[in-house]
Amino acid sequence: MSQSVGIKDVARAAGVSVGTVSNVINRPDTVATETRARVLSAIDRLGYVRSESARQLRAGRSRIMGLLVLDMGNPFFVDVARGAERAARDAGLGVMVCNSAQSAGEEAEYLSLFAEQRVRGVLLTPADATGRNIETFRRHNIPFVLVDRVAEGTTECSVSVDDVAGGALAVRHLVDAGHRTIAYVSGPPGLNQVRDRRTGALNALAEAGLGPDCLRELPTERLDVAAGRDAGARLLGLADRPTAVFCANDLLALGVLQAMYAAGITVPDDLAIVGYDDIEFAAAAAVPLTSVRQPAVTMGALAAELLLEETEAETATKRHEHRRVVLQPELVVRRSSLSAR
Amino acid sequence: MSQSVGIKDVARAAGVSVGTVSNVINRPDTVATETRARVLSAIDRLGYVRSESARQLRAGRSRIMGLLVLDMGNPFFVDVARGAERAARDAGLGVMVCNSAQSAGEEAEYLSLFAEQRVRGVLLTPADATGRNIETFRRHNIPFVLVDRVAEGTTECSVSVDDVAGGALAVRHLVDAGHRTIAYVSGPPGLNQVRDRRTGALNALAEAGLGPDCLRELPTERLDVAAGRDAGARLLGLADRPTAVFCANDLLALGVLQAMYAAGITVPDDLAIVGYDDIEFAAAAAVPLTSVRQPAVTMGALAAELLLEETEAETATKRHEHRRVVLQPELVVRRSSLSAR
DNA sequence: GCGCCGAACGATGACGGTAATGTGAAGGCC
DNA sequence: GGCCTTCACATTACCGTCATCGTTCGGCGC
Repeated sequence: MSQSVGIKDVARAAGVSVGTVSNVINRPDTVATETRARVLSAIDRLGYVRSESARQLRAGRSRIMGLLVLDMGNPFFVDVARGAERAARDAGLGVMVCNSAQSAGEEAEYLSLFAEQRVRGVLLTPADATGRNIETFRRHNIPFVLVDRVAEGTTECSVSVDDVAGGALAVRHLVDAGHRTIAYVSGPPGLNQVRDRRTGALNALAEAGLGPDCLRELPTERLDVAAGRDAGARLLGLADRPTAVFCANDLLALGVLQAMYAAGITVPDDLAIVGYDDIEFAAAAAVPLTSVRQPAVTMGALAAELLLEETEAETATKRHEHRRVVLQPELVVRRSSLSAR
Repeated sequence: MSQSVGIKDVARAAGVSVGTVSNVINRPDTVATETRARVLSAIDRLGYVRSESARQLRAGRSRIMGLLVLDMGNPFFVDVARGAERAARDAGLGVMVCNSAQSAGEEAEYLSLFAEQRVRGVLLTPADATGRNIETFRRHNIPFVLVDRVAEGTTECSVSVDDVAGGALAVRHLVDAGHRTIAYVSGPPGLNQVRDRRTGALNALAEAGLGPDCLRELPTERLDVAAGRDAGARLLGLADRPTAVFCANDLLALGVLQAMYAAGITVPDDLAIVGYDDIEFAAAAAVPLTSVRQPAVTMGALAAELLLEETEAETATKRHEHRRVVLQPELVVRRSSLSAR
């Protein structure tokens, strides 16, 4: 049927050449009004849809931008995607969102998918701590922007939030409330965000004259609710139990909260909790969650804009300088950290 | 640079023809061992990556499946996407996830994007109540499977959950608990899910000898937390205030819960709440939420499998019969509906 | 020694669209 | 009238891949 109407079918139906049809689509003002109308009517009649792959093949690159995030189940990344998509669409590009599920293997798989697709560029939050994936990426000359992570070299842009400051915000708040022993439910030790937030936490402790032994780290395999429940259970087993816990993200915090509820521990009186990301559900939690808010939508949009700037600089004459944008987090205090003591 | 190494660059480097390189990639056993090794080494040395667009152009169709959902901010759809992606990947396909944001206009935009990409097929939860988008879709002969919605004709497959049964489960539970006036925070009136869940609710009332006037409908513009907060505020203004509320999804329910908390209304004692979808955050809510669980991952996977079956039937000789799969929901009772009365 | 066969690889023509180049007619200018 | 320009459209050479069809050549049987 209309399975494969090509530009030449349209040309035949309208009694013109393929070039003219192409012109009607891409440069309408170069075609006489009457001819244009005839072509447009043929397009409509035959239900012609141009083939993106053919355009891409000729253009040498696609009109798609890749976005590779750690976990689409995390509303934080959904917000990042939203921001990126908006910025990309403003430039007439699409976004292909993929989920590395925090696995270096899946990450590599998606990156080679992006390479095959000849995407314009990629926004990514690396899951591979070794940096090997990024290396092969650089080798293929595919522009990319790091999201939620600071670029080490000067070969790429990055947009991130100051995680050291964020960790300090959270722990300073807890120290101010009188807590002296604080657990840190940290997530996979390989992640930079996890490390930086700990650094910030230690800084805040040091400010108050407290040593690093006041921070009890509870690493987890993943950054999700189930891992949080698990960490909560481990927390309960600790000798000299901390009176407060700082979680590397809100999903972990919600998991910890569930574990506390199940064990009959009262939040915030028996245990204060601070999360990270301030996802929408943090405010709706069993005990509304104090959290460190990150400008996720802005981060996604900014990253996409940087990428666009870089790819356009390649064609145009204007140059592009790699930048490291660092945004500031903000503490949102709710009930989970306001004990009566 | 390695900007555009094509198959012919590899061929030149390896001292063979392009056809041989193609054979090394696609039918390795037809190439002599030594030649193959030489070609593979050249591929590796040059960093060759085959171009998906060129393959697509030649094959006439892509290796991508489209998925168009109502709201990626809703964990329910994230689960659907997860299921679909797993099934697609098992078949060697990728999934392009797009978010219609419950707008017919955006839906149309994405559908034409899918058409240009020549996707294998599309899984979609229609946002356009008029069905016009689907019509143009059918016209272009693009196979599609409806997700979370029952096919009306016999021209397509669908995978859905019995929303009438789900609505009945929720309201029957509330009626059994003694509630006689129940609000229904329903979402956009155009959505089938919304209508079916109301039908189920009315059925459950009728079973108990209660008339339709016992159900007070509060429509909202969207199916998200903000709309739920808004509906909650309106609920508080109702004369003869209901003692229970059934929400068309969990996001609305969480919004209602926030509004109640802000107004000092106790849940479930002053107002019982039942949500829908049983998203992960329902269990972690301020008051853990009673909800109607839907097998979202299964639904996504099943839909993808049906689509694959259909597209493979087009090429192979085996036929494909359109099916309407209807899954059963399940009530998960938590504290939000267990008043002391 | 001749003919034949199969293995291994080379040459080639689509696929659909784009843009540079080519063509012919109309019209302006000296 | 000859020349040049402009407009409106046609022609055509790619882009990278892959399957088909040739071609070459060594080996085998008779």
